[in-house]
Amino acid sequence: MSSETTLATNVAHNNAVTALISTLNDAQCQAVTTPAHSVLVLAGAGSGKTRVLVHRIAWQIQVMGTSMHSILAVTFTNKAAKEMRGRIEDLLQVSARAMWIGTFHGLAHRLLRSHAKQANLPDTFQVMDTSDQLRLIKRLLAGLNLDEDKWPPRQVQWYINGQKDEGIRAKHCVAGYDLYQQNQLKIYQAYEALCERSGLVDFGELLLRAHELLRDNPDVLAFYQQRFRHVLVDEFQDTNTVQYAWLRLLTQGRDDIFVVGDDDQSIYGWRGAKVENIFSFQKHYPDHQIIKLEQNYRSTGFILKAANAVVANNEGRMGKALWTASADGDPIALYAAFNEQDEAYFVVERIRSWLKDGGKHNDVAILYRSNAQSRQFEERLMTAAIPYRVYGGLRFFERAEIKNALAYLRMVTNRHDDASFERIINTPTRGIGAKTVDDIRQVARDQGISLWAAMLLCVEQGQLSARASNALASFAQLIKHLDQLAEDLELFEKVQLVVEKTGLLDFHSKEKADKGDEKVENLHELVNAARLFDFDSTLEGMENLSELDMFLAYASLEAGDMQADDFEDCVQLMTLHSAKGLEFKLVFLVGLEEGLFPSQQSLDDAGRLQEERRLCYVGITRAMQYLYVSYAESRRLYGRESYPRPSRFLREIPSECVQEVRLRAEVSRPVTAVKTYSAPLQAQGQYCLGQRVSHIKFGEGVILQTEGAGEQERVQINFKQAGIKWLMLAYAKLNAM
DNA sequence: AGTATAGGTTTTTTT
DNA sequence: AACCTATACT
Repeated sequence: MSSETTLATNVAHNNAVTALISTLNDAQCQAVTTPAHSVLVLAGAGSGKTRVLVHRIAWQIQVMGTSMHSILAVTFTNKAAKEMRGRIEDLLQVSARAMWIGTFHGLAHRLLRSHAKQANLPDTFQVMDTSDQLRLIKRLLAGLNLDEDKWPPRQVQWYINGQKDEGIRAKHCVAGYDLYQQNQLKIYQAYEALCERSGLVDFGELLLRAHELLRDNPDVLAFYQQRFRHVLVDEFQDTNTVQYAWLRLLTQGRDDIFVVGDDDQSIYGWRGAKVENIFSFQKHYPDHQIIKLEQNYRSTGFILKAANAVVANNEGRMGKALWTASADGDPIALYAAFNEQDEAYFVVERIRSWLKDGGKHNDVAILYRSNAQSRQFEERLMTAAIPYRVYGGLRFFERAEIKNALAYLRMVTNRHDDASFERIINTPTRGIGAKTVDDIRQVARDQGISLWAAMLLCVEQGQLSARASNALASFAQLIKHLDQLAEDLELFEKVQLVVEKTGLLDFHSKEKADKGDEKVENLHELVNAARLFDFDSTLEGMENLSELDMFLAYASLEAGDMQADDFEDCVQLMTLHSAKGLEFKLVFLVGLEEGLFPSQQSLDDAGRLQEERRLCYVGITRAMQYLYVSYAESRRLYGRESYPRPSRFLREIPSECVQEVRLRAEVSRPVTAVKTYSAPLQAQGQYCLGQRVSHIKFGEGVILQTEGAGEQERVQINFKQAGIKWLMLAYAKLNAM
């Protein structure tokens, strides 16, 4: 080789290096370029975590000469996976198709499809989502003659998922002498058997099976260990026991693993995530290098200071000192709303003026603790004609009408899918009642066969009434017929076929006036989604899968976000959990009330309370420039009026970072300010709901309701110290504040 | 068998 | 307020 070519290659090489690292700070650069094999990056919020991951991958490919083929990148959400793939493609200007990027669940699914036999699964196995699982459990309990009141299905589900997250199968459980435990275990066993027989796999099972697949099949394990020379993990603090065990198997020997995480952003403890994995990592990969990213590029000084101060109240942190070079910016604005409607009104007013000043919709987010809170904001935004998009909540593929259609499709590919059978056996109603279905269930249980097989048996033996028999026979006919007709059709035609031939369209169109149309529209949308379904992204290892099966898997694993409106410029509404990893110029953090955020269930548990606090930290750090926090003095929750106290997290924000906002007069003053003036509040009409008042005995409070008139007029006040009181206005001697 | 009504229950967060 | 279940009615 001539010295000139060497030189040319070197120059090209150097250019690539420069391009990759020139935009990084020292710590980021170190993380991207380190020669260490095992790397733990502790990345604070907004410190360029994704950037480091993406650049690390680019570094491996462009500089170290690694093939895309040998990289595995794992994320938690489909959104994150999609974004990472996109950013790598942007950076490298090549398709990243060959690279395995996906969620733990998605990748596990892929492995199981490729090695169904070794994983002891039927080729036609179907993934069920949380609600499918719950239905299955309810049915199971009925079958076992267990009282739902004594064995709440949700609790059973919680138990089963909890065990699976820990990698514990029914056969590994030790029940001891506790009768309750023994029974839970029995249910778990029966559940496993039922899933096995029906070819159904729940979310936890995907991970557990994928782990067992590698553990029990040395050849499979060796193949993937060979193949994935570099494993990268995003949001490492959210991995559960099984996920981590899976990663360890995969990286055994080579120990080439690059994980990025932040213990302060661990918010999935409730579904089995183990922050401790960060510590385990340090033990299991002895030659690891730790790199901290502590410079925040996202938020203003005040916002960051507030976030740091809040999370500092937690114990057992690894400790990070997030700092920013940005200016303090505007203080965080605190709004004390009269009730939840006032809160929504305030937020939307602010959004209005943001838009008036030329702000973009996309830069605005309303973040809340629970999905139920979205309604108020939706209504207000709707009347203000501001486009918005709600993440989460009931997702497209979770809607009843969609699930019905999917259940038919599932029956077409897998006759023994009991969950789907139950769902559609009498939907639309075809004269098969509870009694008949019960009989079939009985036979299925006795013979240990699927409901479908049991049904055929019943019809054959003619042990049912003629009417029921006929109805069942025509149902069986329908499914078989669909299967035949569908054979040579395109996917979307199959879906269309099902929607039309099953009578679902008619059935749903007859539902209560307003809902019916929407459901029909959704069914059409399903056909459309099938038409747009992207087969080109067919992943290797999944080639054997029919289009239909791929579509069904997609529906379970990616229940949600039709990416159609991604391009539309609109205000974003989402829970704090789904906001993780995102950033917005203007953020409203709403509903900061004890019992709501922190949630009721976490109040008496220090561990969960800390998780809530981390959630708050996540929320605050979503904001780039402006952050509004708000709470309501009174809130209608679960159909009941409640008068919550402001969240403790508000008190944890340093007062110098906050300014309280009054909507009416636009007067703002520090939170800690003492009252400046007070005038007696005499006649009626002089005050309004939400008005701040002070009482000689009870102190400060807010007016919640009024009643009566004149002499008889009474007001309900929520006092900061004394709680809620009704007072006669004529005698109360209230002062406005 | 299918539908309507009443009454009781419920809610964290997601793959 | 919304959802599910149990019961009664057609």
